[in-house]
Amino acid sequence: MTSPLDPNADRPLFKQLADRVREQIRTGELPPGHKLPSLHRLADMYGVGVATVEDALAQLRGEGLIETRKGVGSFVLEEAERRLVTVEGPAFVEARMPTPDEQRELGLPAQGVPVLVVEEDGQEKVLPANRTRLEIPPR
Amino acid sequence: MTSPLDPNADRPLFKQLADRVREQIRTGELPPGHKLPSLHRLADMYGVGVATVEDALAQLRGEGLIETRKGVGSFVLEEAERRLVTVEGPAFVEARMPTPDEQRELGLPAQGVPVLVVEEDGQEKVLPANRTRLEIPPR
DNA sequence: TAAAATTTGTGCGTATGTATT
DNA sequence: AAATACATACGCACAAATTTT
Repeated sequence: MTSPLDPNADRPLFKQLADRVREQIRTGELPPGHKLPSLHRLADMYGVGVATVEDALAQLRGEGLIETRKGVGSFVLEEAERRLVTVEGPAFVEARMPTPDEQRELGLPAQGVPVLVVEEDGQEKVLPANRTRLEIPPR
Repeated sequence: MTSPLDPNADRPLFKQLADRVREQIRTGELPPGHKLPSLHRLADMYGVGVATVEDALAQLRGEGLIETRKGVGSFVLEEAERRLVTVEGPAFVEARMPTPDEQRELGLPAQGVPVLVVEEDGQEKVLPANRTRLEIPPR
């Protein structure tokens, strides 16, 4: 059963709730594509306000674990197909969060997915991290 | 001067406000290390509620642009010193958001900084993206 | 030392709007 | 048209951390 959250704990309620759901995703209890209960439902289940549930889900969106569709609900994100990108070198690689423009251009979920920045041949490539795996071949 | 936000625009107020501040950071009008006005002050300046300012700053934290210290204020993030990590290959590189555990272990700001995951020699290294630059040497 | 003021964090409620079913 | 569900915006109260007096 779901043990209740602890209002007197050091950790705030919305983080406790995020921890619960994150753990259920990690263990596969909530598999990719699964729809979470509604905000109102979760609020009832855990005995907190709707705003608190919103905060918890915002946290998980920020970690790239779920996606929320307005008027529909929140879903555990499917593992995206990763394109293998070969980096021969010499090159430099960094990672950072995308700008809002890049989010649109790369078709990223609203939040929570970083980009890979590859500098090679004097030019810069910005790649969506959820659909990219860099391959560094043997020397 | 700061032109007011538009409550009737398609874009929500907190995103409009985030856009303003992001632009000021980008242009250098708000340089690294600079302290932002307080929530209450920003709310007055832009004619919105404090909660709306909170949402806007949460957005910017999620983008890794600012850091907020409780009881003190929000600051434009300094550019961190980057350690050059050489990846000889063969190897694979991915990027993702850190778990809360990794955030603590790597000393990352509360939100908004991804990690680089390097698979090399059959083992996995998790590196803080704000302090790491991968170097792929010439073949 | 102590107290007060400032500032952010958390939690909840309410109202309204928008998207989907 | 109606019900459901999420998004936005604001206000209030209290807690916690820090800074100033």
